[in-house]
Amino acid sequence: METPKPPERKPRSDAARNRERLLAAAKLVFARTGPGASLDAVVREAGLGIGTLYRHFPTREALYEAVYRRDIEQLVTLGADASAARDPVAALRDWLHAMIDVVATKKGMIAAFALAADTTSAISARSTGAVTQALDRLLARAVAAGRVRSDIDGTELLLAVVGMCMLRDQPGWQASVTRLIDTLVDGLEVRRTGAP
Amino acid sequence: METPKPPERKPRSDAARNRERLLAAAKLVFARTGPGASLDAVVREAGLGIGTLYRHFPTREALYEAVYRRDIEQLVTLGADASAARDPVAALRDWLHAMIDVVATKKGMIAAFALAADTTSAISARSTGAVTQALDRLLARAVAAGRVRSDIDGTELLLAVVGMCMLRDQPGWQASVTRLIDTLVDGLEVRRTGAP
Amino acid sequence: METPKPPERKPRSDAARNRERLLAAAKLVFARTGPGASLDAVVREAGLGIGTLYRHFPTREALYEAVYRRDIEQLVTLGADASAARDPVAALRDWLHAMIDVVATKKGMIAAFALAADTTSAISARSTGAVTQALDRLLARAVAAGRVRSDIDGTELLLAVVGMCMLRDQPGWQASVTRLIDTLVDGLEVRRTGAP
Amino acid sequence: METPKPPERKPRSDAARNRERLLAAAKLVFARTGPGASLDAVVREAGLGIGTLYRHFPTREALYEAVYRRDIEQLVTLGADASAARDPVAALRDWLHAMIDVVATKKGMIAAFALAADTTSAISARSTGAVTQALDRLLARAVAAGRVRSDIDGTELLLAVVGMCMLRDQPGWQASVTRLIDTLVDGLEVRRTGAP
DNA sequence: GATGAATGAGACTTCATTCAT
DNA sequence: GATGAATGAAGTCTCATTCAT
Repeated sequence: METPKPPERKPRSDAARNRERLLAAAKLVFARTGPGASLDAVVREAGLGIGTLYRHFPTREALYEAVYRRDIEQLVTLGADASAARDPVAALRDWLHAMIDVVATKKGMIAAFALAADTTSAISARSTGAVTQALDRLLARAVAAGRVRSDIDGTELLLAVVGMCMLRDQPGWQASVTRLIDTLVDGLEVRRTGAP
Repeated sequence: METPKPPERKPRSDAARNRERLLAAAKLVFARTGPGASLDAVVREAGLGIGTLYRHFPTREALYEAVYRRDIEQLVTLGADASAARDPVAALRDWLHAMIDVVATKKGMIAAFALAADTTSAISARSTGAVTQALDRLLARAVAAGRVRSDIDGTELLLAVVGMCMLRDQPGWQASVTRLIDTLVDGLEVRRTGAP
Repeated sequence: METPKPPERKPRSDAARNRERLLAAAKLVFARTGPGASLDAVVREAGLGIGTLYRHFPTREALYEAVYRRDIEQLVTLGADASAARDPVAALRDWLHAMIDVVATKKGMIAAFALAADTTSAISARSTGAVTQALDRLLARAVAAGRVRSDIDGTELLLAVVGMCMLRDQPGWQASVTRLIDTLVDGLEVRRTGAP
Repeated sequence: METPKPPERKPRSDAARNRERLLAAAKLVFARTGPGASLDAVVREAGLGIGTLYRHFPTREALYEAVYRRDIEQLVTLGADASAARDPVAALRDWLHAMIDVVATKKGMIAAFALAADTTSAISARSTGAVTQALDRLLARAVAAGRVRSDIDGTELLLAVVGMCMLRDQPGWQASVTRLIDTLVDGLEVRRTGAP
């Protein structure tokens, strides 16, 4: 990325390169072993020292966040787009489905979402907080359209999805969670009485 | 090798007493530190040897189950009673509220419910399986009365509650979870169209 | 576990029966897991209490000895017979082969022989000492016939066989040990000079 | 958690020094207690943490090998020298005597030789495998000279020595084993008929 | 900045042995 | 005599985290 050829000099302690290597390694290892994988396994994969990992990511959580930030940003963008174009309830539903899909695909990801759902965490405010905001926006639109109730907020909805996805060990979990979330959205919808 | 505590005599071969001591200690320690507390801390609290713990409870899961079995049985009994006496949807709702209350009170308990929710676990079939059955029964009654949909089963409902309760770190979590579960039950309810 | 039918008198605390049960169980377990098997496994197999095992056989060695005493006695008898009937060197060789066969067949047996080979052990003097004596007798006959050297005694020969058989983990060990023992016997034989 | 020994400072990242300390401690402890000594005893002796031991020597076997590697290398060198200079049978005999002497001196050593004798062990191939090769070389020379039979190989000879030395508890064992090995070598020697 | 050695807590487990009932 | 609960030492191994170089 940066000046590739200093006269040879010490290969320049390229911190950025190491950071990337660590992220790539972590993504791989988390996907393989899940969150809670040994940090040693990550640095082994990256071919770097454990100290370097700690310098870049002082906590395991910081690593989670960095690893999945891009995925989360994509998801958020998706939410924004959907929000603009579709029926508000369908948009909300679709976006929640997308979240479940992401968790199903990226094994370590749930940890990042758990961070996002943790309002206590100082770190959550940063990139992951965007997820909550995206949900809030989707909800707000649906509420404004008089389509869903207003007593559940984005943080809570996130809590629901993340919690259910944490127990993803049994076979068929994705179908179950999807059904549950659909039911939850049904519950959110304002009931239209049939009478004139 | 030699009994280091001459003061309190070798009490008696009273296995039952020790078992109780272990359960009490475990309850305390789990409540203090959460599940995942050191088993060593448990025996230290109980004033017994680690071997004794292993004799009575060969796995951590067996200990969870035993520690919370009574609570779970009470909950199940409560479900049966409620089931007999009340409006089926209200009974279901109340029982889910009771579950949340139990988790709110007993910090380590969620681990026992997680076991119950884990259909993979061999141990779950035993006492904890009763929770699923209780839910199934409550659901069945409501379905039979034409009040709720039939596409969600007890296992899934348990998954929802347990999952949400796993993220109980933030303040106000109980209110949030209760609200979410209420919404979920709303979603389960069959919508009655006003006119033929 | 406790006498289920008090009406028909206590079934007589048949110590002898228990002893037999323990021996049978131990034989089985040693054969399955080798010496060093857990004594608990033995009593589990026997359906008795660990205390009972300790009453009958205060040490693991005592158990070895009792379990294999009969086998050893048979072997000793075999030695006596062979000794009477055959060429002394062939008799010695055959008997050593028989020992190896026994070890090959009965996995836990080597421990009993090790006891026999251990001149230090107080217990060895008893039944297992007979093995040494049998070897001494076979050697003595061959020495008397001027067929083998007199500087190796039965204890040492036993040491050789037992030691080699202790490393019986690699495939083909029996053939190797047999070859080695044959070579050893060759070395014992007095060389006959070619002169008339 | 906190450095409990302020007196001796955090010495240096000198891994080599610690490695040496561990080897020295292990040598001492094995000599005192035999192989199978507690690894904890080793680190206690070395004044280091158990983790450090595991970092340097991931398995007990790796430790054996490292502790005795130098001794084994010396022995192997000795074999090479002897092989070049002397009567092949005498060279073989002397080398076997040297092996017995080494075992007699270093109590834990037999474990390292047992590794060498274990053709199954992956680790044996490394430095300890050299022992087998040395024996093979000595044998080959004697065979080539028409002095010994060719049906016993180095692995088997090693098995014989190691096996016999495993039972080194009785007094006078070294003399017995030496005598046995001498007899074995005698058995290996080709018998020369007296007349042309 | 980078490194990785050091550390020790602690998880989990197995057993031999004792001894109260 | 029989029982088996109790005990705790010991052993295995894994990690997160610190810090000297």
